[in-house]
Amino acid sequence: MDKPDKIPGASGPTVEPGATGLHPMIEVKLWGNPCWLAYRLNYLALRYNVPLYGWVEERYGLTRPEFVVLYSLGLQDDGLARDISVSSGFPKNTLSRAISKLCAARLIERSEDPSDKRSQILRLSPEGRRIFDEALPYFVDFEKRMLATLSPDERDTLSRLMAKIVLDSVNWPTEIEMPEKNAVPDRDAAD
Amino acid sequence: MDKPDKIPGASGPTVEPGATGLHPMIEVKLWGNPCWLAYRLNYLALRYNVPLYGWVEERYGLTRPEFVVLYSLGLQDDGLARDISVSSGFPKNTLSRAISKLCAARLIERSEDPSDKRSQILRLSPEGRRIFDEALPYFVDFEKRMLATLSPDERDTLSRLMAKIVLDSVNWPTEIEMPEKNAVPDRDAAD
DNA sequence: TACGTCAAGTTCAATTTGGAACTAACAGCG
DNA sequence: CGCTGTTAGTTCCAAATTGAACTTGACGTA
Repeated sequence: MDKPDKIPGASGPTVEPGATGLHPMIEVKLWGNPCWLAYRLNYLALRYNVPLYGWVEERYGLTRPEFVVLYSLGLQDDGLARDISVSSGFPKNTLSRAISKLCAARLIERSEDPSDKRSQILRLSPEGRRIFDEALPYFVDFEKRMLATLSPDERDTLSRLMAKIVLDSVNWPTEIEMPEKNAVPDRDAAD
Repeated sequence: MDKPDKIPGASGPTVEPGATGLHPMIEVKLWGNPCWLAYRLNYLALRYNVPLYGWVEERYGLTRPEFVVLYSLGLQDDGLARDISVSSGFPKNTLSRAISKLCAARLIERSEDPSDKRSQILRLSPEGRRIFDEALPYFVDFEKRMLATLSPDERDTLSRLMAKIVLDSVNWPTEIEMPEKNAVPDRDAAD
């Protein structure tokens, strides 16, 4: 029952078990996990998404993919479904359904792209814009709360480091290589 | 068509549109988004989860919640379903199913907690441990790849700043306050 | 011991999800 | 032109998900 080894790069504030108010297994995953970055990313993302999208659901009756469409168009009008898909990670059929529902609810509008008849240009309706404008401050406030424990300098550093990682992400693999356990499996079965 | 205003705290490398190799709407969400932290968290988490859990699915036939159980017990044996639920964010019934399937597949074992007969102590089987040991390096490698663009000092800083935020997270609200638009709505209808 | 409350897990039912197949449209090429 | 491959979006359907209700057990109090 050794204490877990020091995690390379995980120079947290050397926390004593139980002293943080966090659940014990959360502490293990935060401080005794070789994948500290991945867990902290997922943990913080979840800690943000659950309250906010729960609120959106209750307040506006919109699911997460539906609100993602609204939010995306709030940031950049005249977007395509595909743009929202690649930037949000939701599959395109999920977004297709979300878009149809938002159209039926008159929160967004679809128009044909004259330069490519397969595409449809999406735009917020005035009511959709109203909801976006009303909801945005709640998202911003929660984010402010998340960053409140950092100094302005630290916030800037965090932003810079995360940006650096994101910019590098185009070079990451999009799938994991299999161990190639059967490099030439069909040779004998070929004839 | 102004350029988006500078985002407070979002001191990225002042990227020119299209110069990063990233999709245009991703750029907007990264650099023209008042919620830069939340988006970068979700983006990076997704960029990690999709390839790795896709690989796990293909390699072992395990779904994400199933592998999360395996991974959790790999880090800390003798865990309870509840521990895994709160530390992973999956609802307990989803985990109940995952645990049953893992037991049927002989990857984990359930035993009664003598001190509380409602609970069941979970433990990896040798085969479950083997899979964990085999899969872990792929997760660690991907995480290394994510951090490769940072210097050791920067990695340390990132770890420290994210840890600081996580430790503060116990103080965040778990749900969003409604605007209380109808503080006394039933007054007229009361009688 | 009885009783109310709360917690761990399971089951059920209704919804949501997303892979795969499909349609329609573009684009490159001989 | 026709042929081939690719892309935007939709539909279908099997499977996953999860809120809600339920079961069993713990714990406090009288």
